[in-house]
Amino acid sequence: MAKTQPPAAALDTVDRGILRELGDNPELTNKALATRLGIAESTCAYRVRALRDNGVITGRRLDVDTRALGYPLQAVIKVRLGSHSQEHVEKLYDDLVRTPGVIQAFHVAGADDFHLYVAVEDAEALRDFVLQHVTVHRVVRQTETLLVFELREGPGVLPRDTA
Amino acid sequence: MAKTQPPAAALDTVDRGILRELGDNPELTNKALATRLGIAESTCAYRVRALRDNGVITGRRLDVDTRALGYPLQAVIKVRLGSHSQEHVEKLYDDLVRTPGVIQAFHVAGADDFHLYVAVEDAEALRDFVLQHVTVHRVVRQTETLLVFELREGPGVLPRDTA
DNA sequence: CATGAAATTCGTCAAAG
DNA sequence: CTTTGACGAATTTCATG
Repeated sequence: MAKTQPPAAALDTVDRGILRELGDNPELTNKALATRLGIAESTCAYRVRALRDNGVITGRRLDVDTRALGYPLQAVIKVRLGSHSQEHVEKLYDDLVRTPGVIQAFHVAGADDFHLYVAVEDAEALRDFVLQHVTVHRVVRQTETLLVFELREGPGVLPRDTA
Repeated sequence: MAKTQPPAAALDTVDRGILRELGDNPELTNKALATRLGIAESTCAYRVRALRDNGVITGRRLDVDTRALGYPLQAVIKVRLGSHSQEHVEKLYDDLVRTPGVIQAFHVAGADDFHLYVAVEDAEALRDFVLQHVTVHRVVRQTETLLVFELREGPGVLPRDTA
């Protein structure tokens, strides 16, 4: 459970530069990053580590092409619950987020309680997924499945101010 | 524009091992990865590069805590279009995916056309975001905004077979 | 294709301003 | 907090099996 910074941690120009450059190109080496920012390599490494220790940078993720892996079908499964007891919701969330095929699981406020972003082999596998991993939970009242044509990554958020 | 493999690229045990280990821990060094898989470092680096060249590994991403950056509110904005001409849809998608604050943009099949996953400063900023960046497009007919309580990453997909 | 060793590059640490 | 410089570690290249 990651502790969240109460306010926004105070970030200076260097911190913002690191987040901007590393956001654009997460594979930059520490040396290349330092050069771009005009600071010493040791300083750069120190700052990056600090951002990590402060919980600003939480980690890295590998992007894979699910189609190339044999899972060409992507979908969003909207999950609506019957009971909303905290116990039930937590348990279901834990189970879903461990289910192979689930890429992301959004817990949202609204008529639907969860949005599951999944990748599967084909339409049959999608049907089986919903039946075997979602509606099998008795707390699930209803589901609705949307085909995902495409997912694009946006720029996300940058620290305030900087260009 | 990443070319997608027509079928699933043929992946052997080593490839699957790389994807499994790197999926679990994307920050493994090449050396550590090679050791875990019981192969030479040079071989490991070669294989990883090949997976990348074949479009199986598409890149890496930096995970940041949007709250720590001063954007504590996350939402999914469901966007419904009036016109569905390919030209309009493409143009809107391009614009949205470049808008600061947008983390991901799903193009989906259903009553809604897009799901925008965004992070903003507060409720007011969320309202402004919708007005200034979404409904400002004349092709947008309707929006619906859902608060995101939490997003968890799932295990995603693994190549078939391997444990 | 995979390997090990050489050559290069990179990250880390201590000392100091 | 930042930098320099030196050390140790990791990545890449390449010749060989």
